[in-house]
Amino acid sequence: MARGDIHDTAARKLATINQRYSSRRRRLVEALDRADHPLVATDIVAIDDDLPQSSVYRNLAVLEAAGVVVKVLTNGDRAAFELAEELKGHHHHLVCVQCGLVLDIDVPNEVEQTLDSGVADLVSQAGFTLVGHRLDLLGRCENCS
Amino acid sequence: MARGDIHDTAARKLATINQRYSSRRRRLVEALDRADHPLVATDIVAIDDDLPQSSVYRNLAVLEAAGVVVKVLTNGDRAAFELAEELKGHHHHLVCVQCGLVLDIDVPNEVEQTLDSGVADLVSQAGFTLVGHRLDLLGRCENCS
DNA sequence: ATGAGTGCAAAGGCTTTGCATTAGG
DNA sequence: CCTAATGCAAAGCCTTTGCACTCAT
Repeated sequence: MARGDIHDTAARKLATINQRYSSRRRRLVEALDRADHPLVATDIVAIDDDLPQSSVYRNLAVLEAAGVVVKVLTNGDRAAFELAEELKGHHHHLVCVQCGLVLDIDVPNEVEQTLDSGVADLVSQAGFTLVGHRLDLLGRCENCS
Repeated sequence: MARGDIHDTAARKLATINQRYSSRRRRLVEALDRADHPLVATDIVAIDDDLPQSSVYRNLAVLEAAGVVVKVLTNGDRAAFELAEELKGHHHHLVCVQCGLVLDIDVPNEVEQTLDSGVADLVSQAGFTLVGHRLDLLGRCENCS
């Protein structure tokens, strides 16, 4: 997705729940867009000194409710966030099970398709409507091998 | 895996890091084994009145370090745990994106295999040694549809 | 003007820890 | 006996909130 469209999409998604795309929210989206891995609240405070903690936490919650960002699982105890698929594109994570390092990674379309079509029946049998999937590849990074 | 083996495996994994399989730890493993979905610390305290909070948190951490249990991502803010693959078997989660309901689910072997073989090259190119994967199917449950 | 958004500081709540006690080998 | 494990209560730390102020419409 083109850089400019990210902000248009964020603004549109926020508007859906009657929220504005304020300067603080734009700064959060920009920080997340620049990173190539999920960030925790304190990361963002460290990156952008002009964003108070309360603003980061409060707006991250708003952005999550609007579907602009999503929470991801990390090894640590703090919640990490990244831009939602619609803004960042579909991708997965390569996680080091030892040190917790997380990298964004794309997998072949063939794998994505096999995955979605291979589980469709199971999901509907369970009474669920499939929305998407979340795949983390677990391994040991170069430093931890 | 047979029920009895779960405890043998847990004891062995704990021994690896010089920890005993105490009565409290066994009770935690039993509580997680009975559940068909991940549990948060307070769930366990509620289930087993004789386990003090500090014991639950402290031993969950020990069991995680020993690889007996793993932390999973939930919609909420509290950490949820389940038995590790070696004890519970390989499986995935079907997660309701709206209410946070999590169900354990098995996917066809064909899907598992396509997945692992399809990403092997990518992972090694990134300098990682593949250990496994974590797949969550996202959807909307019957009640939330 | 009027409600949304923001900052600061204080409160909240899940989780972790210090310390004395108990239990397992 | 001796160290690991446990309980209780207090402390920690990430996150959330109350309240007054500012900004956008």
